[in-house]
Amino acid sequence: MTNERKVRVRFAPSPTGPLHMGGVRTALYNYLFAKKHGGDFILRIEDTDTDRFVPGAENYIIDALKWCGIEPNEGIGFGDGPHAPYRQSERKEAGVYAQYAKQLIDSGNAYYAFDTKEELDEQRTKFEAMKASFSYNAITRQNLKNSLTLSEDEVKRRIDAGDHYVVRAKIPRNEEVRLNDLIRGWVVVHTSQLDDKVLFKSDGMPTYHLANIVDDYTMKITHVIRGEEWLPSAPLHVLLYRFLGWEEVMPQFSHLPLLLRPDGNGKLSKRDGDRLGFPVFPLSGEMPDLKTGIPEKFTGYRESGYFPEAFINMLLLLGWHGSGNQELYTLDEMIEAFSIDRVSKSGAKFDAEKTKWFNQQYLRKRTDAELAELLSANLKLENTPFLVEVCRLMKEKVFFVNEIYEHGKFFFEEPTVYDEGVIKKRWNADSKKFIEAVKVAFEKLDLWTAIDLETTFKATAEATGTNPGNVMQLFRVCVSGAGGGPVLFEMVELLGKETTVRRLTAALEKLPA
RNA sequence: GGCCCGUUCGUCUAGGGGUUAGGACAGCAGAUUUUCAUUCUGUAAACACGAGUUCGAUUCUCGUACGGGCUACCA
Repeated sequence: MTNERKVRVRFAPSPTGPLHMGGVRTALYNYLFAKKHGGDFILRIEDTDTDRFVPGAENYIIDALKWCGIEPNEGIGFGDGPHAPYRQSERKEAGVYAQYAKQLIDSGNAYYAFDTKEELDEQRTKFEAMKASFSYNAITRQNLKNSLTLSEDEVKRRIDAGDHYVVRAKIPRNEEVRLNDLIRGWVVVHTSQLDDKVLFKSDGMPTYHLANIVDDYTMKITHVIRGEEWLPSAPLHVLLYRFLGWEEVMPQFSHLPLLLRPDGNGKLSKRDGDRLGFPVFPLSGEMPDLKTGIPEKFTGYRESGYFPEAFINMLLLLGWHGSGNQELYTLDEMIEAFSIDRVSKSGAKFDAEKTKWFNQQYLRKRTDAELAELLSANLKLENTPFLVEVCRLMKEKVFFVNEIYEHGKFFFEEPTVYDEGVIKKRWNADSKKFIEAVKVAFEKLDLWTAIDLETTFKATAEATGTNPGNVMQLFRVCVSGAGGGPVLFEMVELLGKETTVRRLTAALEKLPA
């Protein structure tokens, strides 16, 4: 029985461009499913379309999975396993597919077709004129050039003469194909809705449909977890398993809902990221565009400052949810909690805001020292105890590691501009006098701790008859230039006496009375 | 157009024949930090519509609407 076999799943992307976050989610679900059931997760590269091959795409896929911590047990880039090669172009070279195409033809489930692209286009326009759409199927194939209509001799002659031909599946005329999708339940399609899909192209390459079935069979795949865009062709795949006599070991199908764009309609695409200002890809990079061949840059989550844990946690919850209210999962917790039947059926609109929130959650889990180390590596800053302290004060205020520096620049540089809104609202002869008084009081201070600073600050306020609430933010601006920031007196303590006094002097000089 | 899949707060979703329909993000309002970008509390916000089954339907069935996918010698 199939359920006694060791669970084996695969992620099988095509190297046609950078791996999109939806693809990463598919890989993640496959990975989680495999680990949950003590099975294997395989990476297979489906590069049967030589025209759409994009150099660098394969490495990108590998790097992206590594960054996410989604590591296959077998496959390209992760040490080949017992079923090598894992690249379909190489499997074709090894003759993996031809024998099965032959088997299908011999058993009467496939046939040679000699129609040229032009002839088929002609058919399409002809049908269109009659407000119908052309489909190469049980009806139309009787009037087209194939081994079903041509004589045996003619077929042989054409093949021997080197005529271009394809192999097409011979879809039965009047049957119901059913498949039990683990996410959607029974899906029933009538064969009259299917067409005689090309299994082998005239360039000698198998198409996705054949390669996919053959590889899943030979690689002993037990569960196919892939995007919803494959659901319409799943019945064809079921038929192929049957034709090949592999029904017993046919994998169980699960078709994942798509990732949708945050606004408007349609599935999430590269353009949406550019337009709406969030990454659609895990890693930044540059790759030639599929159509134009012109190199195009794209940004990734990694370079945008996201932790891989936050990225995959966000992806996990875009289409899957546990039975409780838990939202933050470690990888181990994901594996433990994951189950395919809790994947939702409907497409999920991507939410960039929530993604930021996830990153914030993971940032807060890091220690001050860890953050300092990341920050110093990212921005080539010297990792000092001072930097660790800055991280301690800033971590509650930011979403991204680099923001610790960006929003806390005043820890490292003298302010050059002062928050205009605050100055406009608070700066006047009285408040200026107060800042002067604070400066004098602070200069006299021996103990420079947050508590002493606060006490002194308040005492000064009282002495000058000032409401502390009215001048605190002003004081902050004088010291840092910014209207917001970490807890005020801890910030001043960290800045130190010399710096603080110097900055107060500078502010007093620069700001108009 | 045809076929397939789907539809719970703005978004991601929990739930499920009888519930005050729960959580999170984003809103909004208060508190607190005598400042603020943290935190806390509160609040508003949803079962697409119409039939049917039923004592009762958001939950089951059917239809409609809407959304999505597919409809290549692409995957």
